[in-house]
Amino acid sequence: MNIEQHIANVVFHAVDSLYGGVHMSQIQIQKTRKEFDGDYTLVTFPLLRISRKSPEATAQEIGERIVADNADIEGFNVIKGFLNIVLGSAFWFERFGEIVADAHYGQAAPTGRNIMIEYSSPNTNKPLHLGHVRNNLLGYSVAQILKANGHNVIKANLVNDRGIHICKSMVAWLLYGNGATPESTGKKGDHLVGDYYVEFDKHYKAEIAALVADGASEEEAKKRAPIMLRAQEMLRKWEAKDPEVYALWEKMNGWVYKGFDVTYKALGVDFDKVYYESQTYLLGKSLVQEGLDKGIFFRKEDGSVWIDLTADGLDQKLLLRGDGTSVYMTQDLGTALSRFDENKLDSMIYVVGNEQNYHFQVLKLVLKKLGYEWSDSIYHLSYGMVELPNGKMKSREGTVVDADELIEGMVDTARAMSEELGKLEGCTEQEAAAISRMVGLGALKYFILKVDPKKTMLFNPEESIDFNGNTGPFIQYTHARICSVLRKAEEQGIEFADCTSADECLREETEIIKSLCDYPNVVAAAGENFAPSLIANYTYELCKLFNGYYHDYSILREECCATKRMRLQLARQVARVIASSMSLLGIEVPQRM
RNA sequence: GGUUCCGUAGCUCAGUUGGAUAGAGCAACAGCCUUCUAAGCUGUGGGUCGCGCGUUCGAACCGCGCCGGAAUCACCA
Repeated sequence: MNIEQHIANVVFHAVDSLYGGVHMSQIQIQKTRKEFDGDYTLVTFPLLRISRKSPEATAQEIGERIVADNADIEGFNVIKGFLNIVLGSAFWFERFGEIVADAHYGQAAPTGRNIMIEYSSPNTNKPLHLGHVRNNLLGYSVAQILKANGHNVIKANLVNDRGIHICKSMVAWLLYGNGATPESTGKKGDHLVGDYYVEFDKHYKAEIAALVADGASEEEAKKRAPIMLRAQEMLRKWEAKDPEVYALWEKMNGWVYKGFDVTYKALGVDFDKVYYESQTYLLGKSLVQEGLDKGIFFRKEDGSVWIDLTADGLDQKLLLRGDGTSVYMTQDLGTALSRFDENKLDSMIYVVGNEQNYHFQVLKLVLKKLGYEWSDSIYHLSYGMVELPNGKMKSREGTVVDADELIEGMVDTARAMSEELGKLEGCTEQEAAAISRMVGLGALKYFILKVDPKKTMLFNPEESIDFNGNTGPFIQYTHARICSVLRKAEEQGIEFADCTSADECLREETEIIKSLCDYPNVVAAAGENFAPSLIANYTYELCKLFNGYYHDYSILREECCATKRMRLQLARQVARVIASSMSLLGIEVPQRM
């Protein structure tokens, strides 16, 4: 039912009957560029060897043939080696009728494929920052896109709740916290715990400096600093399940989870499964044995287990320490295996920053060598850092952009801007707050999701994120204006539910319909490439198209009743697609703004 | 040094997998609100697609080599 595919078939048959011996791969159909007349374009160059004619003559011949054989095709024109095919407006309005009748337009049929996507995966020693925001938005959006492609999606969060970094916060809290709690301080739990992580670092640095002043080397001082020794001792106690340490660990993690929940909710992301490393970190040891038995891994004199990947252009990689304890890779191998088994997964996607590219390269390779073919269906959705104008975010230098502050800042800016523009007149406080939140978050999410995940992106906190031009609010605004028109139509009692055609139509209208027809293709492409940016760009184009139309032609003041109804239908369908596509980015669209 | 990735307008980014004269937004300038919301619309200026060679009818896109930048190469996670 793909139109481009349909055209390709039509052309294929024409070319085959004219010249014979064609392969489908030689039929190159693309959308006609807007500076030319037509809907789809055939590139004739690949066909010249078969036609044995000039590009122009070939195009002419094929054009004549397809027009003669197909009622859908109204005409054609030839420019250089390009055959521009013109479909009649009747054709497009027929498609429009189909779209309107489809209540779930953009939702693909179920595929039965199970896909797990892991994202967020925070450490529990500090609050979420801008980098996490990019991760969360990407993960959630890709999950939405995969669902729209008909897959069963399991959103997973693997919380890194154990390790030396958590112990650092715990030690500092014991030493300097005076029993402070989120309740006693009025602080969000994750921020409170994060404060003690910073506190630890401060004292650690001071102790190192003192030891160095006493004549110790830097290296030595780092090892001997008392506060670090305490943290390490605490980690040992934790692993021995010391009741006191465990209770403190559970208490402080509990604070953090409460804080994270608030941030997740504000961002509008959620999870189907939450895994905790404290429960999974021992997985994978049996795999190590399996690898040893198969002779894929080897053991060094000290008992540690390794794999040699030098033949694959990588290094030797540690899989198990000499004392038998596991490392990151060990548990990731084990976790992957148990997830594939338990959930009957067809694919597993990890949304993890590009600093772990190497890790995932190794992970896939090791699983492959162990004979797990599903290793190929693991995809590392790698994304670049978010940088500030003066470089990377560094928590120690206090240059991190905190997620909660960022979100509230965006909402406040949206509120101020809305008020300045007088957009909130007549709104209740509740409505005003809801709109500001939608718009502020829409700006933030769109800003992040419209760029290619691979690229490191720049965020300038000084200049707040734009609300004009290629932005989330621009798209939300287009939606709100359409809603406004539809409300007025309803007030006037205009019925247009069954109306999908008119006697006459404008070029702009078929252009909009063409764009609407493209939506499922864009959803499919976004799913194949795990690329929310495709959705963002598509929606922006659709909005620009509609805004131009809206500006030049009135819907409600149109005199011809049939045309008016068709325009209302068209506007409503644009709004539906906007709402649908924005939901794939996790962006809500307001009825007014 | 090895591996992976990035380099497109002053700035932030697109570029539909090799097609036609490389596009948006921001910033600058000039216009458009007694007419469905001006967070909008229209126009002007702005480019050696990092550089070079190659592949072919055709390259921002593919290959090779440079230049510049990022990440990583832990018995951390």
